[in-house]
Amino acid sequence: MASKKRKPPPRTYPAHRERQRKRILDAAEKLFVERGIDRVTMAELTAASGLQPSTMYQYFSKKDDIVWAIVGNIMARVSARSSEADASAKSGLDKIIAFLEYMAEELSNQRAQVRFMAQFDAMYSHDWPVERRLSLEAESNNMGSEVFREMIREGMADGSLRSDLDPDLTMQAIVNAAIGTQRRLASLGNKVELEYGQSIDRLFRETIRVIVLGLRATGSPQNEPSKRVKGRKVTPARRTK
Amino acid sequence: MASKKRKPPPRTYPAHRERQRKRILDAAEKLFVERGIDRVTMAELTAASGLQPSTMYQYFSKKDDIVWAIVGNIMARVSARSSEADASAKSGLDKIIAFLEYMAEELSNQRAQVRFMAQFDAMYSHDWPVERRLSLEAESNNMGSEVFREMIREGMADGSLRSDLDPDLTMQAIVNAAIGTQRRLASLGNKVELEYGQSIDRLFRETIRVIVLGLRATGSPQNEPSKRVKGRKVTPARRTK
Amino acid sequence: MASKKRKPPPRTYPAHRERQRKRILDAAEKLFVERGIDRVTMAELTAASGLQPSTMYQYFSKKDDIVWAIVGNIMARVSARSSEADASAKSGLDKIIAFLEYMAEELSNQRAQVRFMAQFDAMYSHDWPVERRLSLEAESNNMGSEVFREMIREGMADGSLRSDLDPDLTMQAIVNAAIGTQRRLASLGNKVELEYGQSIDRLFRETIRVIVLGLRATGSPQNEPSKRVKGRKVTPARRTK
Amino acid sequence: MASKKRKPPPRTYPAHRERQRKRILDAAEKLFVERGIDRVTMAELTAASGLQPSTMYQYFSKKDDIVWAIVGNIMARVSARSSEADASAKSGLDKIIAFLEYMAEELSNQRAQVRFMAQFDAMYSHDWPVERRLSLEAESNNMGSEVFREMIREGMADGSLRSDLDPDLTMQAIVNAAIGTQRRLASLGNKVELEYGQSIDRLFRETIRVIVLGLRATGSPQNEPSKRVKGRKVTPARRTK
DNA sequence: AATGAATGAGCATTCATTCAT
DNA sequence: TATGAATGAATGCTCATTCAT
Repeated sequence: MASKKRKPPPRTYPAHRERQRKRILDAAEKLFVERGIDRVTMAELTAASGLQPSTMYQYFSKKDDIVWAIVGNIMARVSARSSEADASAKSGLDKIIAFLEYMAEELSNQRAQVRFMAQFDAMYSHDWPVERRLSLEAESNNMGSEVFREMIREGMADGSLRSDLDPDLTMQAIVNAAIGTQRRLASLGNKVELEYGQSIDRLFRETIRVIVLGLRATGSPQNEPSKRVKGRKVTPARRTK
Repeated sequence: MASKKRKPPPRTYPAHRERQRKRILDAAEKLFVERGIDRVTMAELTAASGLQPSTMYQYFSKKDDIVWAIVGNIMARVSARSSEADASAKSGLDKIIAFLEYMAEELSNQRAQVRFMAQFDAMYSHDWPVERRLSLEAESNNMGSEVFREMIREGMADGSLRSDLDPDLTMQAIVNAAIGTQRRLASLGNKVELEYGQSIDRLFRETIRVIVLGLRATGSPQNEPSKRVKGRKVTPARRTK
Repeated sequence: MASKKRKPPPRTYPAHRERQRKRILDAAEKLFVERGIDRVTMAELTAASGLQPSTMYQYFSKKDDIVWAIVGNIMARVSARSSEADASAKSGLDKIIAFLEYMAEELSNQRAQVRFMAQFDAMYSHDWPVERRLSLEAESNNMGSEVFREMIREGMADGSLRSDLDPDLTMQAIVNAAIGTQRRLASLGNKVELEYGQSIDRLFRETIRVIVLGLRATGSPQNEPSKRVKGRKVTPARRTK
Repeated sequence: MASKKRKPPPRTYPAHRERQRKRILDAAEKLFVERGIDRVTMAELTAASGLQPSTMYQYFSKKDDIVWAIVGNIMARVSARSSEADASAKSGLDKIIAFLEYMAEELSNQRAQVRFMAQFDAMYSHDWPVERRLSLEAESNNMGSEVFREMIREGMADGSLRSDLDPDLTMQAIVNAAIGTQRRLASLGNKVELEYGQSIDRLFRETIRVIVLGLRATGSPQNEPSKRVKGRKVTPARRTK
């Protein structure tokens, strides 16, 4: 779209440009997450990047562009990591469990990032054109619907999932539920523990445990999602008779 | 210092005042939901209420106060309605189902309201003091944790729920998951259907179906959550032969 | 303080009206002096008076009117007190000394009041019509120019003042100098002592001492102004003779 | 984090910036003097400077900062000029006279400036930290206490001043009296002449004449302060027999 | 006489963005 | 490529005052 002709090549320095861009996005992501997307001003963004406002505008012509670029980065990161996740899984159910556990880890280790996405959805999804969102997803999302739907089909085929599921519908319902749960916990942050006395991680893992139980074929073997909290196994909080 | 006048007759016009207050809050809720909390200016708020800015400030001295008042109203409404919900339910599981179905209806009928709460959590929960939030909940929430925990205990006792649950933990996990799912769907709004080709209602009901299946005792009778969409029973979308 | 009236009789009550008026003026004077005339809002004034804003406007229809009323009160008080001052003095010089010492006492005992007048002059004298000021002075000032000019004439006649004075000019110069000095000291307040390490009272008394020396006939007897500080005589801080 | 760029060349446009700053301060000083510091709005300030409000805030981030900058400028100007004043004076008394006459000229020629300082003291000296004031004075005041105290010592040594003075105390008393008198006259402005029928200049010169007479050693020669009004010698208003 | 309610005009300040160099 | 300077359009909020009861 942007024809890159201006003057033949006015000897540009793409490496430096890329470095600056990254610098801006890193600073911005940090600030957005710390204080909320709308609460951060361009002036703060430039200060944090060590640039001048006017220089900033040479890289991003609108604040929104920065936000979208960050969203893109996060999505790319997530999808890159999540596609590694299910490598070792065998059954469809195992794959789903692997995916959900990946989300649990993300919630623990990339809380700020999750929180950012929560804000993004809450604040912008209504205003900004679907296409932009979709094109972002298309760009970065090899794990997306396709892959996940496949997991469900696979699970139904190999008998690890209950047979009365509608692959499309269930896939989307579960993904949405997991994301919604994850983001809500990230949004509330410390408030969760203050309010409920449970750690974020425990709550999320209990949620996926229930979901997995709900998906599993009745006679399916006991491969529950693990109960690791922040990396270490925990003794089961409840007596499985 | 200011004379301790006992307000001989508290000769205010409380009815009128209350009417104005409501006028403001209604207009504000509408705008907040339409355009996002932070995107609405005080000027728009006053214009929409048909008042002057200065008059507005006689009722709410800060924008935040309006936001919190709306949050309070919504919570009160929700808790009032939700406490009617489980009247007829018998088993613990039935009660939980009734509660989750109430949330499904809320998502359908009060989408804007749910979306508002989603924004509120995403944007403000970090910044505002827990106490304020907690006191609001205390004020309006008779359904809160207590009631819900009780449902789980009851369900475990009457055999409708699996016995390996930790009432506290599960209760909070489920409530959070349901709220997170509900709010995410409300936030995405039409985008959901554009993006996934599934209605919001169907997705949410599928989610609670899976959750309930995950909670249910293995031999528990087939009382699934209904598959009504927007009030009418739907023919099961899936009979996987 | 808090009027414990219920409903005495229904007719008009000039006594009550006068009491309310005083209440307002007292509160206002306090606030004006504490924080500066322009820095006090009508809302604060009404709060401090224990009245409603609208009630306030039944007594004073403009903020300015309150200010002028206070100025009037102060002038009346000052002139009442100052006319007692010179009762016992014999020579013209003695009378002048008595007058200046009266100002020293006023500076010590009514500092806030003096400060208020300083503000008034600095801020309002340019904007408000001379006539208003003059009429105020006429109302309350029996000591004014006339009296003071007379003192100088008397002093020249009885040999206590140097003979090369122009009564009109000198009178006004001295009065103005004394007032200017007094008000500046009151304005600076504690700052004076912090900055110069001298008490306000000492500085003012030294000033009038020099002035009186400047007025005195060369051979005039040693009736200097006293060196009392806050009421008690002090041993002369400097080598006389 | 913010790159420690050494500002390769401090490539600002300092000349232009300084010009703008001056433009703002000049306009502000004029307005403050004309209408009173608190009566001038930022909007008026910007309009008078020919700038946009937003541009203004790039130079001064608070109204207070403008006020203090003006105070600083005035003090610097005064101290620069006043240090030239006493160049030719021989005796200590002569130096004092030179200083007081300098103040008389300032009152005539820089009335607005004096009036501004009067307002500043009356309105702000209570609220603003002494340190700020002191640091300003330290910055600009080579004539300050030190110099003046020296004059008095010198005058006592050379016999031009009466011997019964306390250098510290007298110095401060006289300086304060002169400033107080000067500022009061400037504050009242035209009102002085309307009210008293004497020109400001005449009143101030009469004041310093009396003060000088009060300081002078009894046998000291007749070097009174001159009776020039606005630069021209005036015939003595009174016949010194 | 007292006061709850309303308000117009204004206020200091902010901010995303553009422009000239 | 970088940036100092400029700015139009808001923004949240205040205040003296009036009106109807």
